[in-house]
Amino acid sequence: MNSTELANLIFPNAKEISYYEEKYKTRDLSEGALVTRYAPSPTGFNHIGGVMQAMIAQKLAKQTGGKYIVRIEDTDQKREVENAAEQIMQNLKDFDLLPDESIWQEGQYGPYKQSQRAEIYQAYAKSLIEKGLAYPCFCSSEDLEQIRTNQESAKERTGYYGKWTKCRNMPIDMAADKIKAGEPYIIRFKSPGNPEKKIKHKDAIKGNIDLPENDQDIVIIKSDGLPTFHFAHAVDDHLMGVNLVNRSDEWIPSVPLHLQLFYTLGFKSPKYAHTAPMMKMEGESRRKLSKRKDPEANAGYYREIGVPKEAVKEYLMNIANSNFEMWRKQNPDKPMDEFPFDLKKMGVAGALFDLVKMLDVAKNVISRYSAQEVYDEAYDWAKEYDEELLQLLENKEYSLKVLGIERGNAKPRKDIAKWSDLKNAISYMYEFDKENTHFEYQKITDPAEIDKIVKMYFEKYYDPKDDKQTWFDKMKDLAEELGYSREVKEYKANPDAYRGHVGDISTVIRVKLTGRCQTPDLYEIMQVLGKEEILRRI
RNA sequence: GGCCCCUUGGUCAAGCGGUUAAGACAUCGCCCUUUCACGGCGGAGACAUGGGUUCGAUUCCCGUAGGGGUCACCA
Repeated sequence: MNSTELANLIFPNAKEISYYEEKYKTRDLSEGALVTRYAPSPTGFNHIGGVMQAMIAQKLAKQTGGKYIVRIEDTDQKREVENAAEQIMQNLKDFDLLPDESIWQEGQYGPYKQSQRAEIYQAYAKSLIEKGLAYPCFCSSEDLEQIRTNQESAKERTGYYGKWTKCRNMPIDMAADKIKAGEPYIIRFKSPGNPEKKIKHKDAIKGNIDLPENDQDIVIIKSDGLPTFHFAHAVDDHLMGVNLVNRSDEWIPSVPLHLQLFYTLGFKSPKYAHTAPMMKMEGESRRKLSKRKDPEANAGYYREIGVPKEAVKEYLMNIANSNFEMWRKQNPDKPMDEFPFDLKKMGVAGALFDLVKMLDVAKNVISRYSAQEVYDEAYDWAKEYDEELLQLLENKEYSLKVLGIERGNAKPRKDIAKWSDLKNAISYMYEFDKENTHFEYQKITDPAEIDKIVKMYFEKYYDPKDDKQTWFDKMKDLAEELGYSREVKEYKANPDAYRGHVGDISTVIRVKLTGRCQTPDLYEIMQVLGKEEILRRI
């Protein structure tokens, strides 16, 4: 028996690879156009680092007039979590990161789910077997364990390579007999590498890296007929025309293998861009953000607490290209799409994930929103996560006024970082329970004094038609009349001469009307509340 | 352990042989027509370490330490 016959015995139904080479034609794109991909495995929710990868992939494709695709890597059926693929897609949609092609938008290079491409990988594996570049391996997991043990006691590298490859040189007839006898087997790649030699890899982010050649006869087709990641990566990215692979830098050690696979299969290899993962501090040391331990690793977390997607993306972009922050400052109103992203500006070390900084970005993002935009996003969020806030927002006309307080001017408020902050920030504008609101202002506690201030203000000075300056002047007049200073400075210069200062007066009114010592501009609040409500509250 | 990568203030980071070593977040103080928020001004705070190379090293080279990654029929 020869190798072609062996290949036929193993994959009797596989098509010729020329069929696929013909079917998936080279993409017709202009020079320099990048075809990128985000390739998650459906083992759970989308990781925040995945959002960054997807964002980079999308950005590069858009900037160069290329294509951005999403491929679901579900070759490990044991780890697959039901619905995870759909959730990941939904999550990408939530971040406006839907690709040009995916399981949701079939293109000409599909299917976009690896489990549905099994026959494709098998065709390529078959061709390798025919050429003697791959072979069936009958080693059981016990055999492999034994090899490893021997290697460890001999203090040699572990793995299936060189002299340890029991099945590599098995006579074809013997292999065929075993297969016919029903012995379980997998397909291994016959590595031509020599680890004494180094390969030079030029990474789009990390620069030149010297790595030893791969000599491991890695598994390419598992016993369930599906490919391993490595093999699927080579076949898919070749067939789908991907020419730039951005992925986490934990893959760097696999680069020699991948390059070897591309080379042996006769494919042109893509450029690689290996990005540092986001880290988290744990005690004295840092570690990767973990799906299991860290809620903030879940890309869906931000939607839950109500951080706008733009804020999450701006934060991530800032980690990717730190000059983004400067750009944003110079171009406060431009969409992120216009920012010129540059792979070369990506950091090589893993950044500590900083939620505080992200929330600061979020405050700035939200401060640029109009009241209508705040309303719309907050409303959508509340529908899903906060029934009480939703109740408040149902009164749309009034809510727009409330949300418009100190907004849209040159110095907008920056006190909302996430929609889950909103209810507490505005609730007093809607609900005011006079009976159960304690008047708490430490500087003025005498009920008689409070009554006097409130009474005099509303009987003598208050006029809802006043403009802001008049309102302000009246507050000072009131202060003066009651023995408080018109200016804070006067009081500070001569505290014994006054009962207090104008700030105390206005705070009394503020607390009386809102139940809080700290609120946005009192004049605007009174305008929004309106005379009727104000009189009810006092 | 082998291989690979990394190391500038608490954090993210500019820098790419000569700088008073930017900027942002956080922090502290002061200022701003009354609180809060915003804004302004200012303070404190860094080139892991030892050798080279050089007239001169944060920057280039080597070692050390520390950190991270990877060595599966997982991706």
